[in-house]
Amino acid sequence: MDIQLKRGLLDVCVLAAIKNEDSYGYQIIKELKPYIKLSESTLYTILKRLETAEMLTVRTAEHNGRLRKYYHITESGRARLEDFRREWDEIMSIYRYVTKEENNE
Amino acid sequence: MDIQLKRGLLDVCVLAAIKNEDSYGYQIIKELKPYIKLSESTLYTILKRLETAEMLTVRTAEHNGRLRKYYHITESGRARLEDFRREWDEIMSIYRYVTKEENNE
DNA sequence: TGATATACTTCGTGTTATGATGTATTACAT
DNA sequence: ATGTAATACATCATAACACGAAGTATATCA
Repeated sequence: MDIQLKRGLLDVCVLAAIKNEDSYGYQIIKELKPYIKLSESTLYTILKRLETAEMLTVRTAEHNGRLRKYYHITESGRARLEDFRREWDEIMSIYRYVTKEENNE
Repeated sequence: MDIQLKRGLLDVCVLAAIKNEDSYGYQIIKELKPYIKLSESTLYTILKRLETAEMLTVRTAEHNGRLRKYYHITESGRARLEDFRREWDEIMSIYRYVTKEENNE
């Protein structure tokens, strides 16, 4: 899949992955695997960015004697998902423009 | 519209703008205005990139005593548009994932 | 005479995805 | 007991990219 197009979808994918219940890095990658591939370095960069943007909060918890960072979506995070939904009309209009057959005008 | 998402669409928009007939910078911006806004600096960067990638060719022609650079799509450029069309299934699957309501599982 | 539209160019900057690399623990097979 | 794969997170350097700002130059119209 085109790298550039991917860029616009990564953030919302990560937010979507935690919108129903808190999750942690490794789990998020596995959850998203069927839809979009992302490496660990990419994910943690995104998580840090989303944290700075206050779209999610972090909590460290112990699991089997090992530390895990659980990510929790905030209201701003949910608002970002809503924006994405709204933006979709624009995207579809662009899609139709790009793929439309030449009209004999 | 989200900058990152835009990135993945700009190249194909520009290619789509010249797919029916050759066009030049200023005209391309006007043509795309209803769908996506892009500045001159952005456009010319994209055009140069697409030329390097051999997705279009350039020809300089005089118009009213002023030089214009006309851009012409190549077979590779058309192939890029076809790829975009094919990628759309993936994009739609991501869209559905991101926007789907939580299922009561 | 001045403003606006047309037309293209260059530069610097900030954002971003990613591979490479590192650290450390758990689980399972040999 | 030893090795290997999976789990889990972190940092760094790099290259790609969009864009505002600024510049050059001509045509058009008030």
